Amino acid sequence: MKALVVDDDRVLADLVSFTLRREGFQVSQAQDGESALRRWMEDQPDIIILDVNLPKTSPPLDGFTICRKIREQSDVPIILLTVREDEDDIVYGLKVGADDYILKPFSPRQLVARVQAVLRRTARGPISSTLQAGKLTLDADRREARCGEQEPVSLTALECRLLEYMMLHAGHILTIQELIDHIWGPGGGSRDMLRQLVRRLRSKIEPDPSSPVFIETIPGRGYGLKRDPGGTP
Amino acid sequence: MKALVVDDDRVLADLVSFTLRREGFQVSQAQDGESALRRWMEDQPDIIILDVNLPKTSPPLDGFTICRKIREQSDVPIILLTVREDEDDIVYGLKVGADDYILKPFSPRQLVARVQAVLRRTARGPISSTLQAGKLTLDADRREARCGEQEPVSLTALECRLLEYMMLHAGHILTIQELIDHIWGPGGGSRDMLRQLVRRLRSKIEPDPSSPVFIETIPGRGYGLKRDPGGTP
DNA sequence: TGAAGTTGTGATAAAGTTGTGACAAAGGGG
DNA sequence: CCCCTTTGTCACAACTTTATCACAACTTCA
Repeated sequence: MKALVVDDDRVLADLVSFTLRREGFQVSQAQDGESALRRWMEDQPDIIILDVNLPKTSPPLDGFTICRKIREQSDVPIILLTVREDEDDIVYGLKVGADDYILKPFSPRQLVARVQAVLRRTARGPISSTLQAGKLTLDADRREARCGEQEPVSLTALECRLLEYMMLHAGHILTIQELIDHIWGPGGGSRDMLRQLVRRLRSKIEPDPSSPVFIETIPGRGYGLKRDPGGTP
Repeated sequence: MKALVVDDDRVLADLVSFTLRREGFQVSQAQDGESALRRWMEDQPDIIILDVNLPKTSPPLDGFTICRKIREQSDVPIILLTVREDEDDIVYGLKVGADDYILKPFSPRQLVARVQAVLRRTARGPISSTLQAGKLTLDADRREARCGEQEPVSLTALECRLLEYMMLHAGHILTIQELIDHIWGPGGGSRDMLRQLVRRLRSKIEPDPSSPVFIETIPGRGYGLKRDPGGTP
């Protein structure tokens, strides 16, 4: 597997390269837009890690432009590196053909997780890895949930597992025992733990956690995600 | 009912098979992708339990691929088995048509619960199951009863069990003992408790609880739901 | 007519659930 | 090694559900 890392920050580029090499990738680097395009054509990488903030060279070639140019000729997976503040960067980046993004700063662990997720996804074709239920969107890979057009909130492993399972069964009630079994496996889990988990999930995704819109309680029975809460956008 | 269990782990496959057989299923097994597809075509199972991690055979046939191939030609319910560690993949499995999934390890109870839930769900479509009797509608899952076009009222566990039982036997008289046994189980319950229960249920669903329209009393014998109260809407 | 039994009703006690907050343990990353 | 996130544990108040009791009205039957 060959990877191309494009970043003008030498330290970051080296860190990314090192991480990917440790995962068995053959890595090449580029510091600016022009050499990035050259490396891409010469090396034919299987995946590209691309920082969107590149130095202004004489012909202005920022990350988005490179991404677009590459995408015009190839379907090679591209992961964008962006800074946390610019939420717009992300939507724009995805629009011009990027497959995924990583917010700086990030951990090596995150990097390999994203890279492998993207490779998995692209290998399987154009199937999105997100679940939908009304206004709720869950990206299980990233463990992020979004409510309508709001900011995505990141979920913990258990929260994600719970929400994913409820979304799969949206409109149906899952009993307390079923949820405990599914989330903690046989022998683990308890009513208390489930109660807390639901509570934490609600506090993250519900507009007003004290009067839930998405997760409904059926006393004595269990919980369920409302079918199509807020209507399909 | 016929079930097909696909898993290369013989021990697990046998455990699953045993559990399902005890539930009255006729079970066939397959250890790899190719034989899975063959068994599927030959046996025409009503449900498939499919491990996603199958051994790499010469034509790579993992669980997802099998699932997709089957789904291209059939709507037979499919439940995926996957290990807790790589549950990231599971969304993909659901996207290619699986109906549900179970994380390994799991308990037999969980397996049975999921299998039956999936069969129930696919049998009746995406809407939760409701009972009808004249103008009365009962959503046992949600424990909600509706009378005509009125607002649904939520029922307690016992109220729901009582109404469900009466609706299943609409038009028939159920003796007091029969009702007590069914609601509280053998040994539990009493005449008084049943009287109170009927009273509370009436106060919730009857337009005028002092002159009941739905639940009739047959003095000395028991209670019954009128066959078609208010006419079929 | 009167006694026995049953039903509907109301009040109230007992038991169980849920949501909540605070805090301890565990585990990973810098 | 310390800090932070995640997860598990506990106790509590508010509330709902269920059980229990008492009593009047009514029916049945001798």
